[in-house]
Amino acid sequence: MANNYDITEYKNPLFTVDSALFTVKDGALKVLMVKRANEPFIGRWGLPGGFVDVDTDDSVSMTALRKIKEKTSVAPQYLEQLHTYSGINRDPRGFSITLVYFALIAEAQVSTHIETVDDAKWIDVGLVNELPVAFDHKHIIEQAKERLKHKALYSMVPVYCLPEYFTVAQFKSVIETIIGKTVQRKSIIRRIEAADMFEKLDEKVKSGGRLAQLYKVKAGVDIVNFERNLSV
Amino acid sequence: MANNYDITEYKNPLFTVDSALFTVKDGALKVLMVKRANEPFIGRWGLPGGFVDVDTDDSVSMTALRKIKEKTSVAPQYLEQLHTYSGINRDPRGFSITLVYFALIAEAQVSTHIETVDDAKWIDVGLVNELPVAFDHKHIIEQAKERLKHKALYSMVPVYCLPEYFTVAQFKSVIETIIGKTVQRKSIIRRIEAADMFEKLDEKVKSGGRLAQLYKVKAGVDIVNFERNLSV
DNA sequence: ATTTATTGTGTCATTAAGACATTAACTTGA
DNA sequence: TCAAGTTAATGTCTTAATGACACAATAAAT
Repeated sequence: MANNYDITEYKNPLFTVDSALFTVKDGALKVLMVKRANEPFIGRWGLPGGFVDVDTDDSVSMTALRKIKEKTSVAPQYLEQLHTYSGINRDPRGFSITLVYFALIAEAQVSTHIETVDDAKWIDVGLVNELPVAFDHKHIIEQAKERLKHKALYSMVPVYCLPEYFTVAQFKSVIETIIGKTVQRKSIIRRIEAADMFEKLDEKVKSGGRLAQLYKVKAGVDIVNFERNLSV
Repeated sequence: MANNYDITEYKNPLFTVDSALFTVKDGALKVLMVKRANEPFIGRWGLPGGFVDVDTDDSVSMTALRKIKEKTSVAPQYLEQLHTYSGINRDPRGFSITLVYFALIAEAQVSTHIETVDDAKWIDVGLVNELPVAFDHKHIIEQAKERLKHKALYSMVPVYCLPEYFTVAQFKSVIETIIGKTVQRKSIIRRIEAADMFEKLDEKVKSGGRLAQLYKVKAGVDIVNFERNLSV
């Protein structure tokens, strides 16, 4: 910390909190983007976010949650810090700092809400390049996507793109969509059992063949990380 | 980003950049701490850091580097973002945000400089609890240490605690100090070869027995991450 | 009943790490 | 000089988790 602090001595940089909220929908990885209603970059698409409100936000994660809820009406199932981006050139108003969160949600939780507004949309991560995007958010989305890909190889985080009850096939499909490769169904099953963070329901669902076992995340468990990656 | 930005509308939170700079010295993991010369927490020990100077710092990583150089006279060999800590209670001056960097350096690079000043010291991470520490820096150091431990299991980052030329035994020793367990010498050698980020020198050094091969990091290479962790 | 699709299980192969024996090269001291 | 001790480097067998894939179980469709 500073040894000679005088508030008037420093030009305070702009500090904002943004979120890269992902889901898997229609077999594709999507990121939530909002159409900017104000300068700078009015009319362009960017990540949901904004300024910290020190009167209501206990910490910056609450800022992220608050801004996500404004656009989706619900809290995401998973939220972690991604990275802080800063510089003199990324915002025309001057030196700016953005702390970006990385978040996941099940598409079903927000689909109806998103469909009723026209300033927030799920954008296929492969099509972000074809949009007019604000700030350095293209670059940020790219890095967030890479983080998600890596996490899918050694952790169970992709489960947070799934509804409360899910099957092995659904889990496998979400992982494959995220990493862009096929994985062995057997590997998913082994990890589900080894992680000890899921429970089998007494219920099964139709699948076109044999009935599929339903799983859910056990209450109160943390994400399990494995000692090695799935091969790619 | 905010849809209705008005600079006067927001109380700007305090934003600082701190660094947890580690090294391995005398067989123990050490973190650089500085004695605070100003309020708040004057006289207590904290991480090196301070406010962004938007006139000189191109980005917040430059703030971290600048503050580290002020205390050590040199730039660290490794620097990455750790986490951002924030809240209404962590600084008596009000809502504050600290972006913390995680850094590594070879002890030999800074030993003479550190020994000549008395406001900066290498503190054994096991003894941080016995010092009067400012802010939430105890907690931050704990998390930074955990990050380093994890990274040591799947990456070659501990090499940045070593001098330019080093032996397998030195590398092994640094890793063992960081993770607090012994590892197989063979495992280190296998990873050195597989990583393809080191080169053997034509030189060997005395070791008490057979001469030891010297290695150095190849110019311009990035840190290699492995697909699986060393077992603990 | 037969075919087809999907789920779930069994098992062998592959890969990278752990364990540890063996060989190599250097130092020290009788 | 040579044997004993020390550390470095290599060889190789074991272990653990994943990949690959065959096969069995179960439901729907015809």
